[in-house]
Amino acid sequence: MVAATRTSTARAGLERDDVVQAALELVEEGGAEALTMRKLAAALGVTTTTIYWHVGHRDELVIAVIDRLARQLAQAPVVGRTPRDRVLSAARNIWTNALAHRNVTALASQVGATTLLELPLEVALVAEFEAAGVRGPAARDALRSVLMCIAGFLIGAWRPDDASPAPLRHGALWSTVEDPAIAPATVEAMAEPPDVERLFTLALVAIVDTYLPAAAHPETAP
Amino acid sequence: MVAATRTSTARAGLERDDVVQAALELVEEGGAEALTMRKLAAALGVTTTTIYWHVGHRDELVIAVIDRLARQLAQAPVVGRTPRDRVLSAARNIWTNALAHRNVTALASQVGATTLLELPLEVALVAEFEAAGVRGPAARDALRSVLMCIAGFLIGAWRPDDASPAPLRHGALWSTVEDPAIAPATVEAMAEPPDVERLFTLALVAIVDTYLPAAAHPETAP
DNA sequence: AGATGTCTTGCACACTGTTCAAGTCATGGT
DNA sequence: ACCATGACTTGAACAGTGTGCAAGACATCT
Repeated sequence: MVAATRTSTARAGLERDDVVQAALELVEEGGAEALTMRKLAAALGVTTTTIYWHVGHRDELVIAVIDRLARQLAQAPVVGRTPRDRVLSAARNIWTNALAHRNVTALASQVGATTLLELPLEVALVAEFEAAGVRGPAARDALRSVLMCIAGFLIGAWRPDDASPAPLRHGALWSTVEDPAIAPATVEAMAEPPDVERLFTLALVAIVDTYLPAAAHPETAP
Repeated sequence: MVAATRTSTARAGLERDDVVQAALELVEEGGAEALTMRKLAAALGVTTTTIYWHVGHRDELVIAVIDRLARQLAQAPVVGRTPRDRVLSAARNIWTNALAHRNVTALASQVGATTLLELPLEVALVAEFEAAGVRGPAARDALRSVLMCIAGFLIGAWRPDDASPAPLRHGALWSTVEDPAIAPATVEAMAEPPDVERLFTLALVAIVDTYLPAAAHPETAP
């Protein structure tokens, strides 16, 4: 929030950065659909046309918002002693970051600009992959696999808030299943909310170990 | 497409099923954003109000569309001799199905009703998990992990079409990276488009093997 | 013939992104 | 001092979206 309401048709003293910053706050608080040209204009005490003058179309505004958040994001430190631990740490940084700024991440995902938001973290992850012996096309495939996995678990982690219409939630639909091939205990288990954090960790480890050289990760315990 | 243009204010002979069917065709051809009350009305040679009379709000229309596709979907057969192969086959059925009807799947994903679309396939997958010895909460976690993984790779498989603004595509952004910790060959590899199918297969196997009892899947080759 | 319930229409409202001509202001050159 | 240029801002408008209301047309039953 930069300026308050204004009456006369005078100068608002706005700069492009102020508009983008206000838009960023709007998205962080109210989600992607809260970013409306008119709402943004109202928050700045200004008319929509002013926004067009400063930053242009909504698409440009959106990528400006993403770019701004990307710049002000602290690059989380990678921890761990073994190469495998460091890879997992770097990957988890992307996950944690996306969760912390879920609204902007969702916005970036909608316009296909997630990389713009997370490039430094992706670079850090690839660096750790290379340190672990994964290079070239293999490092690219490993990165992409981890990113897609993160994307999937993200939408899994978002859903609970969205509160999709009660009768078609996952658990509700499964509670109607009566199949002789499926144990009642399993159907019952479907009603419980997922522990996304734990499931993500398991999946991440599984995928990372797929790409790490066999020597880098422990075989099944003796 | 059911009826053509009409002029007088007479009876169109529409039924709820006709409206939903036309909406389904609209989505399958033009994507989620092609499903507009006015466009649907025009396709039926009718006014928007008529749609409201037959099926109600847009949300109800959307879940009706999803439900209709779900009913007319053939339940793909599960193949494979070993329990592990059958689990992978059942999981791949969900993936293939989602790709074949990507527009409706995307629509379902937006409103959080993917399970409504894929419930029979999910049930088949869980049945195979149980046949492989994974039951109760473990089967639930396995299912959810596979579903989230599929969701992530789906948006990875969709992106290429969307044609996000050229300068912020994945490869374009990575081509600007100059980091001493990253080999040039790796940066170069990022420019190539992903082989989503292969990456998905690897990730799926990794996740499935995480949940299957150790005896069910082969250890690393000797 | 008249009434009832099933459909269908036209019009309207609030909201979205976007554009255009016109206005106000500060700062420059003459 | 004047006024011209460019930086900013405004009001009104257009097309498109989902949605609701009052009223009309039709088939069928009484």
